[in-house]
Amino acid sequence: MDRGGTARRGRGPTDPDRRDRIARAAITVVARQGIAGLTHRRVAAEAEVPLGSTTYHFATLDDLVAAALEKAAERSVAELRTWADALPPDADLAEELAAFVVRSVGEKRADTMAEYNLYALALHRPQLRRAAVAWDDALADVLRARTDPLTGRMLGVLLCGLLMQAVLRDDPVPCAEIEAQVRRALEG
Amino acid sequence: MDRGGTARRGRGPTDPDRRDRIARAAITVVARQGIAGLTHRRVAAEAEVPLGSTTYHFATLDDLVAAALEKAAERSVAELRTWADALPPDADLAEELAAFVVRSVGEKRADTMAEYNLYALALHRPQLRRAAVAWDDALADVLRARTDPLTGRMLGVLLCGLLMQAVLRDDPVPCAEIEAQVRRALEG
DNA sequence: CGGAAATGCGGACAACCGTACACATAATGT
DNA sequence: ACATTATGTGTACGGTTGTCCGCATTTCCG
Repeated sequence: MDRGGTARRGRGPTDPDRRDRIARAAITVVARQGIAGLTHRRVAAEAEVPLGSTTYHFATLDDLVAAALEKAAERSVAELRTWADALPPDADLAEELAAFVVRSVGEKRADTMAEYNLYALALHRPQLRRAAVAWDDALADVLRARTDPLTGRMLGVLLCGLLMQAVLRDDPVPCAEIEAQVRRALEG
Repeated sequence: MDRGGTARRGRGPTDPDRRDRIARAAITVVARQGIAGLTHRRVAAEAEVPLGSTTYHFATLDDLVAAALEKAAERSVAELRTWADALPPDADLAEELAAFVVRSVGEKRADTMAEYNLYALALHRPQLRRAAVAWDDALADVLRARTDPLTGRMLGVLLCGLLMQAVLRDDPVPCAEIEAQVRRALEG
């Protein structure tokens, strides 16, 4: 009767996080195939659920990308918050933030790419704008907590540009360069 | 026999800028419908050429988006260069650059949105990466001419983030905020 | 002038996609 | 215990798309 390796009861009306799993699968699909590859069928395959299941939880494809965007934003903000919380009070912010960027473009490159793919989708979908703007604001807010409002917003903007430009370069941007830019943004 | 208002001979193997016209039409389509709306058929309609014509000049759709991205980058760089050339030598760079941003998200909003849509496409298409990186470098180069290498690159990054975040907000970002951020990037 | 090459044109086809629907099954409330 | 509801599943359909192909027309060049 059981199906996966784990003891998840799996089928029937009990699979409480199925909706979430589908949304996460959508992010994975975007990370691997890009926006063009985001289809009900591929997400269903990635999440290991039948096609009908994705159309049940997300009536339209727009609903699905909206959920994916929100979840990606949530993840991204959580990551930055974790970084901020783990920061010793006397840390060199420029250095640490540069390290954060390097990590986002290095090990976490796939995630970052997926995030910006979804983010860019909001350009032409009014229903997604709200989530995208909230994303920006949340990042700025985390950064503001360590500095001041203007600096927080500026760091958010700079982070956006840095990640975007760095993630689509094949050869890595030197860490010192990033640190220098961040430092200048910090020296108000 | 003639067709448009101008004296272009129009049909037959003579329509020298048809390829360009199709590429420009592609940008227009993206500006209006977003990436999802970029299809051979819609571009053909926008360019007022038959479907077969787009598939002749751009065998695959990837070729078409590549051409569109390159043309968009070319346009964007040309615009910044024009701005730079028209700048009086004693101008306040922060103020002028802020005005440039405001214009890009104001009157030119549609163009800017199309540009970032195409730019983001490069995230998952290796063939487009080169063009996107060249775009970034060209912008940084124009800005460097007025400052120094590091500042030029930083302004390029900041511009990218500013435009991106501002263009998907419904209510405009205050010009003073933009100017303040640019000014801080300039004060090395 | 005449053939070769380039360009333009319309139609066709196979593949894929979003969505809807009908039915099955487990949970829930009374 | 049973009816109602929420969730899961398979399948089908209409529409759109990318791409290809055959043929027409114009230019080019010797």
